Amino acid sequence: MEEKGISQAVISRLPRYFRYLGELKDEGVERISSQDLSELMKVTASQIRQDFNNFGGFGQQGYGYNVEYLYEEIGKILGLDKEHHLIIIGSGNLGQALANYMNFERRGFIIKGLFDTNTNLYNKEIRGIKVQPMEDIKDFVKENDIDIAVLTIPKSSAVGVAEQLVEYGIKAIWNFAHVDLNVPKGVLVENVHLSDSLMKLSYNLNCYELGEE
Amino acid sequence: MEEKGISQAVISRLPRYFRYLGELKDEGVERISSQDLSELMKVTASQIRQDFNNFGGFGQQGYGYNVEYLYEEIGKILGLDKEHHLIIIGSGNLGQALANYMNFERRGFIIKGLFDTNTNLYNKEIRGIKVQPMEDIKDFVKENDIDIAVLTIPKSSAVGVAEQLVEYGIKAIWNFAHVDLNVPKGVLVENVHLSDSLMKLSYNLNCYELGEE
DNA sequence: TAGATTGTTAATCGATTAACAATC
DNA sequence: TAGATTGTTAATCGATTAACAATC
Repeated sequence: MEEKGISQAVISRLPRYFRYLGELKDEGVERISSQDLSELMKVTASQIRQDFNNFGGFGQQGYGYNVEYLYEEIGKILGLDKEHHLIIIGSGNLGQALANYMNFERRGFIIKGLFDTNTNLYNKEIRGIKVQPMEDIKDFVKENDIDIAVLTIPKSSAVGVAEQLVEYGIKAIWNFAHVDLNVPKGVLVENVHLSDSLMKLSYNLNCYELGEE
Repeated sequence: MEEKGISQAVISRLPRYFRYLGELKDEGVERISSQDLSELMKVTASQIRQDFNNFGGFGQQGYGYNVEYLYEEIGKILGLDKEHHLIIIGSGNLGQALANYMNFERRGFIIKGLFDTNTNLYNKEIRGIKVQPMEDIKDFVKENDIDIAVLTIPKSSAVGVAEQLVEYGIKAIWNFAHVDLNVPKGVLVENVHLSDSLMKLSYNLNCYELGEE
């Protein structure tokens, strides 16, 4: 499983492959050719083969790909065979929504702690986890082997909190705050900028209405 | 403002430009060169000029770009000068989180209705809007000039509901369900696949730990 | 006018697609 | 063996970057 300089374009497509293969597996499909998968997913067979070959040969000439094997391998590439420990910082609506989303846990993303500045939320339980004050993050991270911090706080405090998290040794931030975090090399940030996504939709809606493609 | 065949790569960058320009405007900055903006945003000045020139000449040689003017123009390109009427389908945690997010409204995205299958939620009010049963969507869309439907329901029902929405005349779907919707040409879908995003983070975390870039 | 900086063309780079030899 | 389909190289396409003439 050589993984050298894989482009983010390829990485971005892996979860979608994983999803389709999971569905095929559940349907009891044993094998699939790049051609058939390409028709299902509406991408080129060439791209599928190129993508998979970044990670070594998963297929077999004349046969295609074994669905279950490929599903497992992509899961491993995505790190879904490992447990990840998350804390959610900002336990408002969005933080709670994420905490309640069971499917993350199914994939090994375990939510260990919830934090907020709002004293009214303290000790509120979400799926058995009590909301704690922000001051407790430092010790909690140390004691609970936390991989990933989820930032669901307003943009005004996000940059500062992110800096602190880096100090505490957090290596990955899933950032829902609408601001670019400035973290040192070696710390990962994955942004989910919801309003950017909505604006894109608005743009396309707009230019479509003007009769353009 | 000619907008012919602008690539999605460019569109995806517009909201970020808009955000930075808004901040500059709030700080009272009057003008900025592509060079200065490039240092701020960590992209090339070339890309900035190319991007803006897709929509016509917003700058002035020897001067740069007027921040407020550019901000306004990009806003218009993104359709933020128009009002958009949204309904949220699925009033669970995520739907409520989105309904409560004030900033969308500030940009002209007005949430008009909330829907759910769960009878326990009926008449629950979120920011003054009562949750209604799914059966009421059809008439509501007709009577309230709805542009965009936000899908925050489980994947199992998302495909079916999307089909109905298309029948009711919805032209844009902001899809949070973890499934690809199959809609006819002319209907827009913007996907927010949260678990895909989390998996990407997991991949990068994983390959970083293995000592790779 | 001289300096600055855009708008735009040309060069480069990377990603996607096509083609086909290798091989199951 | 013949047919199917991958793995992989080569060709194409598109996006990014560099360069510079136009012009404020």
